[in-house]
Amino acid sequence: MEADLSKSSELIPVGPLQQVLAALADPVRLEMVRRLADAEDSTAACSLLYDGIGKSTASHHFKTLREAGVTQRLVEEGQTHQRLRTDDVEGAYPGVLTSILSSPR
Amino acid sequence: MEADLSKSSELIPVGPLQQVLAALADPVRLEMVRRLADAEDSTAACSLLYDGIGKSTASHHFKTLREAGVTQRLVEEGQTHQRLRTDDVEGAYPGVLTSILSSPR
DNA sequence: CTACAAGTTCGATGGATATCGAACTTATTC
DNA sequence: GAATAAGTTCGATATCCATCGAACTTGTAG
Repeated sequence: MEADLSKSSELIPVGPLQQVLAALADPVRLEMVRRLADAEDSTAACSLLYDGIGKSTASHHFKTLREAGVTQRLVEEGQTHQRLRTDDVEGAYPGVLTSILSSPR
Repeated sequence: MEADLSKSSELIPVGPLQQVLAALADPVRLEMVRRLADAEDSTAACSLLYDGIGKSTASHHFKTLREAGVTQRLVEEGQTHQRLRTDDVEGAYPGVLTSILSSPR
């Protein structure tokens, strides 16, 4: 049975553990993930997820997180949002993301 | 009460989560940590912990792991060994190391 | 004491990547 | 439709770091 791709929601699989760890090892990206985890529905507009860097740099980090399968891009009401794929990452590597997020800052 | 430093065992504290994640995000180092976890007493001679790289490179990775507080160097019977500081890392960031180690390779 | 083995340290090098600014895309608003 | 706002893409740059080889240290064996 084929997946219905007509919605173009294209959710990529969570990457190798190595890639997930590398994605989370950067301070800017870990902060983004932490803010997402604190947000309603683990979803937030891009601009709320970073400070002190240019938006092109932020966009680069979003891409890195997405390619690792840690986040997903979605458009709601014309605005681009990022969503933390908590369940998918948990499914692939149980405890990894949640233990990191519950660690002291 | 002062700690007794006369034994020169100098155990540094586990580093910031960022540093621990960065240490584990490298494929060579993660493999080293996995082999340590599988070893008796979580301890092994350096040469058993890597393949396919020069020993100077390996030494560099050992240093990175040690400075993150993930491993400890000890000398047993004249041979240098690395020991995984499982309990210390668990104490600092509960679940992080163990969930990574129990993740599929 | 000499030779060898195991690790470390030191420079040097190449590749990866974090960062920026500018140009482009796409919506929304006036 | 022009103007603004939010993100992305693209080049360019600079820094970080994984890797190597060579020299050094230390301990063991002969």
